[in-house]
Amino acid sequence: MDTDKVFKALGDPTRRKLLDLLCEKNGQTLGQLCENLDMARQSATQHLEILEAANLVSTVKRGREKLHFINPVPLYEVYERWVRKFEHQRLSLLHDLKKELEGE
Amino acid sequence: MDTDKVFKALGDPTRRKLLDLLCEKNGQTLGQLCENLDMARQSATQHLEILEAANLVSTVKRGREKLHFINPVPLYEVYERWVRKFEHQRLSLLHDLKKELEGE
DNA sequence: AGAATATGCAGGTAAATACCTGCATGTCAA
DNA sequence: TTGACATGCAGGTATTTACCTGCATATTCT
Repeated sequence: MDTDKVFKALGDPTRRKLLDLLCEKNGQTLGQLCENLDMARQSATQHLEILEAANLVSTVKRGREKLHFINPVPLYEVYERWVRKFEHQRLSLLHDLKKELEGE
Repeated sequence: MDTDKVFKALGDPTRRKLLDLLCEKNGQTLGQLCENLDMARQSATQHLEILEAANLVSTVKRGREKLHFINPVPLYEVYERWVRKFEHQRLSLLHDLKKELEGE
């Protein structure tokens, strides 16, 4: 997994909305997704390309249409490998802060 | 929580490294963090400001030093409110794909 | 075949971003 | 108090990014 591509892809609100839309209904065409976006089709295409490069979206051509499918695996991996390790810190934060203010 | 600020903050490798550094040792000064970064101090300061604006880092001044503390709560909230809802999709992805290819 | 439809390709621009340098301020310690 | 040290402030620049328009290609339907 390319962690940087995944985080960068998630760093844009339009792309997060696209994932939301695909979560509601998987396998939508470019045109369907554009109807919910308030921007030119080309802009949406570029966002979808970034999501695809991050492996967050997979596509299949069916005739003249292009179907988009969400792939939540990278999201799960981000959580597993990256978010979880910070969780244990949560409880000790106030303790660390207190210790530091007291001059350690 | 400002979801956009959190995701944007996480979208840069330098800022993720800063969080990693703070995860290893909480409460580091600006100078300490800079030693691990290979960029000018000012650049690191700007990254830390972004992390602070996203509430991923809190700071305390101690004399002439500025101590930085990681705050993993936003990360946990991102997972809870945003990543989890995609998890159930994981298992049904192949099924949806198959259905679509068969013309639904 | 010809028209309508869905998407791809090729630039072009304005704003955001990630860097930097130079100087100022505040704090500690001899 | 004065020199060393840690950080803050104010721009300046080059790259990246997010958008656009115009035209081309491929597929479907009549």
